[in-house]
Amino acid sequence: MAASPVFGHVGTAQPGDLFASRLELSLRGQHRPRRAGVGATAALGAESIVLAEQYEDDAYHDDHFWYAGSGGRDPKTGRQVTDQAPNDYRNQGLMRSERTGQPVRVFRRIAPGGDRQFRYEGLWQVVAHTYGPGKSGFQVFRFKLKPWQ
DNA sequence: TCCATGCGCGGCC
DNA sequence: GGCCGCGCAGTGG
Repeated sequence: MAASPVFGHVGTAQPGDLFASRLELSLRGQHRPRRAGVGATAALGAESIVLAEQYEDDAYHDDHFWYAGSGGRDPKTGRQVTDQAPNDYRNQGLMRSERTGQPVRVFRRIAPGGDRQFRYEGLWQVVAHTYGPGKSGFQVFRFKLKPWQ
């Protein structure tokens, strides 16, 4: 059975905290998947995501950002090579979070290869999403996040 | 360059 | 509910 998501801050973590690696994020329960960018269940929603500039359809702004959905990438090139799947539990989880308004922990890769690679960006919420052609022309999700409350 | 590993899900009993 | 196996991934050794 999938573990229940934990929404909100974990432990004493606060925005600006730095973490060494995905493994550390996982062991500390901040972002449990070791590789996937979205920690979620379809039924309950997304508890955490990682921004790592791996998806071409991301778009970052000052007070909000668009986070590309999961899947459809060529693992070698990083380009979208197929449509993203609406029934993927990670995409479903993000859509669920949009409905519930639960906070999503956001981590950002700030220093690839460094010893403090990931920064906690605090709690955000999914406020909208689109599903349509991305830069590649394939169908991709884009989730809009803004600071939580 | 290669591939392990952990997660959620679905099928089955 | 519990067990098992599958598929996949915003890593990383």
